[in-house]
Amino acid sequence: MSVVGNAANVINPYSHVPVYRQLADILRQQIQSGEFGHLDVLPSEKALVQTYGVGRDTVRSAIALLRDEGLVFTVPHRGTYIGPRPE
Amino acid sequence: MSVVGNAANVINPYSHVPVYRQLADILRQQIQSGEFGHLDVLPSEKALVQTYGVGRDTVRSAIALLRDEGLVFTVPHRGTYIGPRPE
DNA sequence: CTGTATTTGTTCGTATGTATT
DNA sequence: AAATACATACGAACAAATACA
Repeated sequence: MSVVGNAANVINPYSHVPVYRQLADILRQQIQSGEFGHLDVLPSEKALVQTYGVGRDTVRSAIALLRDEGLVFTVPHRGTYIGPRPE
Repeated sequence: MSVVGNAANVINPYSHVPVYRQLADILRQQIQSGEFGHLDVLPSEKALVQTYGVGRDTVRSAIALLRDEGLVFTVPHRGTYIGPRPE
């Protein structure tokens, strides 16, 4: 398959699906496909802003969604990690 | 004219011009007027925060602007120097 | 060699303002 | 009115490199 035109990893600002949900979908897919290892760090907010060309609010909304789903947990000033929050 | 009340060196938080751009304007003016010598060190981020009463983000954004303009270059853990980046 | 201080780098937390849908 | 989105702004915490006494 061609790499170009693969919409799976690309934000579509014209979609009816909010950008933050599209971003959450992309990250969720990457996490579940094992693209990141368990306890690996998710790219930082800044990195995601740059990679996907969206605002910080949007990145934070997407991460909050994944956090609510139990897919990641965030440690203040450290980063967001893959996996359920340890007890 | 009096030095006091010269708005050229003062941040106006109520301006439509973002604070980081105002700060960049002030520093750019000082650099171009020869207030600092070539290869002198710009005041540290901490010093600029204190001098102008702004946040560190703002200082870093202003410096990044000057860096993009080629007016200064930053050496990690050393400081930001006046002049184009040496090769 | 060993601390201590300084400085930039990086990260998330929070808030406000504005614009668009 | 409410949700979404982006830019700006300040804060806090810690890391890492450097310099120096």
